[in-house]
Amino acid sequence: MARMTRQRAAVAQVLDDAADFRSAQQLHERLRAAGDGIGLATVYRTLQGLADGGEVDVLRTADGETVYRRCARREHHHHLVCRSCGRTVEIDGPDVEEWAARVSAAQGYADVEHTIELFGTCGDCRRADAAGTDSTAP
Amino acid sequence: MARMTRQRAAVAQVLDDAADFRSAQQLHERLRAAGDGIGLATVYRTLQGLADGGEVDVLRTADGETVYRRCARREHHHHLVCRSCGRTVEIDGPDVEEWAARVSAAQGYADVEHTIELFGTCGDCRRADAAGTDSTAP
DNA sequence: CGCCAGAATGAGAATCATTGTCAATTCGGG
DNA sequence: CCCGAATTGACAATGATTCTCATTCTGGCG
Ligand SMILES: [Zn+2]
Ligand SMILES: [Zn+2]
Ligand SMILES: [Zn+2]
Ligand SMILES: [Zn+2]
Repeated sequence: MARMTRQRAAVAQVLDDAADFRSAQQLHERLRAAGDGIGLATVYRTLQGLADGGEVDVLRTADGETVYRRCARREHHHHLVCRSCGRTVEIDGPDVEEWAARVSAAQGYADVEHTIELFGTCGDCRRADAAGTDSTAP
Repeated sequence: MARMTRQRAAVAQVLDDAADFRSAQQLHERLRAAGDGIGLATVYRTLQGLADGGEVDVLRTADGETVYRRCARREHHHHLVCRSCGRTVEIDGPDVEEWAARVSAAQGYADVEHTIELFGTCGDCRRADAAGTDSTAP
């Protein structure tokens, strides 16, 4: 079980090439564009497998799309994502982990997992915006 | 604009009655069961309106459903939710807020919002589980 | 009170990401 | 090389949410 097929290798490859979170459909498009014949269902299945194995990180965008990313570290961490261009930074917070554990225990909850993601506007996008809407421009 | 209609009052009412996060469809069922004739689309629209106005909190469950809850406090806070029975506790963490702001600034991101939710198993559900699967039972 | 413009409603169609189906294809151990 | 099990993919199906638009209300005004 768990064979290595042309399709799985291709999905792993586009994931490695992409710096930021991408949806299954975006990855599918790229694969088709790159000439790799691959079915959309296969992309979904492969991504789920990778996610289950902790090979990729998953998160849901504001508009309900599920996006995937191959992160540099496999250890537990979180993300700071630009809501405009998608630029993603991996972050951690020992204090936050500790806080989550503490408050969970205090309330008598066990097996607690947490979802912590930050969404903002990165420096580049902010500058671009300022230039575009700057009324002092010629 | 923003009229008070029978339907909106009804939605506000079921929200007040419900202690935990509920989906639009669950709320719709309850309303129909209670005899309030109301369309599903109206429930969705009303909930969105309430969410936009900060009257209710919204979050997305693991299986992709959007759920709503009228929380006790309108100020910013987070939730600790039992993934089995839905029991919800409102929590806050000044340290976490500070951490989010600090790391965002450090990375040059602005207008940063965060999603922080904890999911676990509450004490009652844990006890119930233990009783049910206890091999020492008669 | 009664009227009316515009807001709101609701039944059903439409959207759209994701999942299921199942026959045909492809790995890979022996 | 060979066969069975794993995998693939075109397409249908699902299911939550949104859209449409004709009809029904709400609330302010005369
Ligand atoms: Zn950006
Ligand atoms: Zn964490
Ligand atoms: Zn519980
Ligand atoms: Zn917060």
